[in-house]
Amino acid sequence: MKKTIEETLSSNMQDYLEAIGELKKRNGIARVRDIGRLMNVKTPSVTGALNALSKDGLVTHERYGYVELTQEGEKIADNVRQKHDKIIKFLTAVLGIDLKIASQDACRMEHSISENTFQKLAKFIEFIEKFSAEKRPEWLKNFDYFAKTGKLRRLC
Amino acid sequence: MKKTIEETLSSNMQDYLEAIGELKKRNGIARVRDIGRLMNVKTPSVTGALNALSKDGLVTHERYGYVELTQEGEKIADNVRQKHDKIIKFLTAVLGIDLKIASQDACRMEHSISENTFQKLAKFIEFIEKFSAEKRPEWLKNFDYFAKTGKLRRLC
DNA sequence: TTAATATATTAGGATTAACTAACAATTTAA
DNA sequence: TTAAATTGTTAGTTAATCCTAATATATTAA
Repeated sequence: MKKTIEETLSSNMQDYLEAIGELKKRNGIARVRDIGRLMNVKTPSVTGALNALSKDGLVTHERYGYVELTQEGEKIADNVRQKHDKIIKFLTAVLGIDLKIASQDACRMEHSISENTFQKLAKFIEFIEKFSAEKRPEWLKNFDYFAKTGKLRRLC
Repeated sequence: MKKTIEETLSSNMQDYLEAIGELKKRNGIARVRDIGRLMNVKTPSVTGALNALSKDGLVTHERYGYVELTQEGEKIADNVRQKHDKIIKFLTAVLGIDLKIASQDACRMEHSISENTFQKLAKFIEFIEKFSAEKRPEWLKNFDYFAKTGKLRRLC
């Protein structure tokens, strides 16, 4: 089967789309400077990336103007963001990892997780949430205890 | 704090070390050709990588000879491999993902997971294994059912 | 033991993505 | 409204990887 644009797009370019989507959501607009700040790169790198993304029809931007995502670009940005958010949720709500570290991991893992695995992970989170009315089910509290002490708590 | 060699090493170079370790384990020796085959790159790319790894003191190899990992190189190879294996275990044994897909994901995720998160994930797997004498605990079977049907099974 | 085959290296080039320095356009403030 | 500050672009470099084509060495088989 033929690869989708999203599949052929480098992690880097996906990150640019994600950053633009984030800025649009936060501020309503996305500017070269802010994209650079968010991604820790200098403005010439941003300009270069935008040229490439324009050529692929994923963003539009006029010289010295704001940046917009095309429909296609927005779809990719949303997909990446969804993965990002779900991974954070898994790492914090299931594994009990600090939000800060979870966020850093998510920035990388959002690109390394396959669609298939992502779907299963999302199901897993949904399952845990639905299984128990409590915020953190008993067995996950048992895990917290185990992670901390290395010992198993009495089973139910 | 100062970064370790492993932290400054690119994913790519880590992959080369991992591949060399894998071949040594499988065949007792690692040759340029086999490294290339395992990594899906041509031999000149392997030669280039080996030169870089030699300079960093992570492998030794004489022209036209076998490749060896130094102590330092082996340590990194082992670390990467451990992550690889644990991630496969999590994806297959917990999420119920096919081994083939799990392996592909692991090749990428082994580089995106942090040490912190890796340790927690390992603990999580250990917890699940120890919690229940059965191979696959009841609640994970409930998850399988949920993943398949979208419905929750009666709780215990 | 030499000829054929397989393997390894070198040389040279493409791509991706970052950087700095210099310049251009826009916005802000005096 | 012009000068200063900010923001954006272009040009040219660097670094990491990969590749192909050509060459060198090693191994295998006649």
